[in-house]
Amino acid sequence: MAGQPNDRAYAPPARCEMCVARYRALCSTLSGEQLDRLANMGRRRTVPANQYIFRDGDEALYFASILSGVVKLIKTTADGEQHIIGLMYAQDFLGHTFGKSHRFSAAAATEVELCTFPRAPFVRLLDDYPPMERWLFEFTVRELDHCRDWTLTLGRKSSYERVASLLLIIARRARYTGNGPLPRNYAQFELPLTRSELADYLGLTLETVSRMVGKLKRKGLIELRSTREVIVPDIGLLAAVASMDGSLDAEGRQKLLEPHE
Amino acid sequence: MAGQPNDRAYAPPARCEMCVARYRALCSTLSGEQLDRLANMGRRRTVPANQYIFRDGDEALYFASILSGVVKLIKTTADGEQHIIGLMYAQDFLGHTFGKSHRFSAAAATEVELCTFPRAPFVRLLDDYPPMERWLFEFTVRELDHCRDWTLTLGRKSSYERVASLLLIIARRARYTGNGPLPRNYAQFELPLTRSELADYLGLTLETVSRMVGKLKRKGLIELRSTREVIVPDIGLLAAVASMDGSLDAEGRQKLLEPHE
DNA sequence: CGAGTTCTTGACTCGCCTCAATTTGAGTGG
DNA sequence: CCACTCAAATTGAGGCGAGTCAAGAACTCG
Repeated sequence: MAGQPNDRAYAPPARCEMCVARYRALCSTLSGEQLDRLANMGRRRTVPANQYIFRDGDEALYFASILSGVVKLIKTTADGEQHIIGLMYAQDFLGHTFGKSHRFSAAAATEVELCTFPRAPFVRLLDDYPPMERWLFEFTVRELDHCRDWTLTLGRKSSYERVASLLLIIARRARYTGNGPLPRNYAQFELPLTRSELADYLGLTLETVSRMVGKLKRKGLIELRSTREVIVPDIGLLAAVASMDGSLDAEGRQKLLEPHE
Repeated sequence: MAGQPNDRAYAPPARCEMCVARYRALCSTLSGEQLDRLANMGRRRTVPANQYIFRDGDEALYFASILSGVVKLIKTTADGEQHIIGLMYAQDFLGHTFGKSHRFSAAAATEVELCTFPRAPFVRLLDDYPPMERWLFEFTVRELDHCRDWTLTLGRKSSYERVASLLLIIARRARYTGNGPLPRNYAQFELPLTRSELADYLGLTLETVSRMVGKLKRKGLIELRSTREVIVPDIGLLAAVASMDGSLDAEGRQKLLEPHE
């Protein structure tokens, strides 16, 4: 999308039927002729870790489905600070704007595989085929819900709770996106972000994040195989610490009421 | 929607052509037969200030366009604290969820006039008529953009900047929604929120909000005719204080670079 | 193994919260 | 019109949590 010279080469799309995204992503709404149209305009692309996919203010020339990897969404403030506003995983969609230019930057947190679609024919397909637009609309509504939940985290929670909240989100998403079935209530994953990036996501400093990760570790809520490899032995307990999370499920609420510190 | 006994009586819709919302709200996408369908299912309703319109968790039985007044969107945390996640004004739409129940509460900040639509026929019209769905989709995308901008305010700004940011948003919206043309760069409006509500919006305490409003007043960025009546003599200056605001326009950016404190 | 980045830990500072006392303002009844 | 009441807002004193600054440890990658 940004077209840096070091981008990997374009390749024709793998047959959609064999694609990991076929039954969960945008294309799950399509079949027959419509799917052919999308497949014909789609191009696979691999983006190495830490490379920008597009930048805030860039003209929005492409849309993309994420096939694998993790993407950071980044806002840069006037004084040059970075703030991460979201993470995108496999099956998510990038570039849901009606405007001509992007409202934030997207960068690969890990190596990322994308299926990209040029703007004009994609928008035409959207106009012709309401179910696909409906999928995008619902995706956007979910994003909005998550964003509103997140404002609670940033507005009201302590640094300890914030770090727990973010790890919880990443843990759940890792469980959902991961392949193998895991023990119930258990998660193990590689953090796609550095301490500094976690801080940019949470509105904290990297020192505070480091301290709170340490505290979670001391309290036994997480284990670290390395600084990036996290194990959450009991997701419910972590949810209890993240507390008042809105997205707190019945399970978590239960744990919260049980008599342990 | 909530159906409290003290709700005013339902009335048949005023002829749409005379409605303030006709050319800006959802219904601006409609004409002829489709507009008739919407008009026939719509019911006007007046909600007095400080009354709930619907509550978090309620089954979403109605959608609504706001005709006049200001609506607070409120999340209540597990421990009972309130957090305001947004304000809605005339021409905005309430209840854009695909889920069966509301994800937050809505309450009238001022007296509010609504045009309400029962869920089932409204969703049918949405299915039948893509341009209306498109309007809602675009509205949701704008909401998402604003919400993401807001996470920057909550995550990174000082209390002074936050208060300035919120007053700026309210001032701009008041200019946009207000009737008469105002002097360029000038705004005057009645705050729809108490200090305590401003604090719930900003993730601060009411004392801090009060102090920062006082500071803005001392520095001449705002004037107060009463505690609720605000005058912003120069919106650009206020935008400069709110700074790094993302939504900072060219005008504001200009001011930011000029040599005044 | 060495160089650079990332992460951790400690000491100190400061901004916002907490608690508490007034002050202001709107609404009500004498 | 004024006295009374109650909610809303202001102002002040003091404490704590997260930021800042700085040093050192632990990873990563030639």
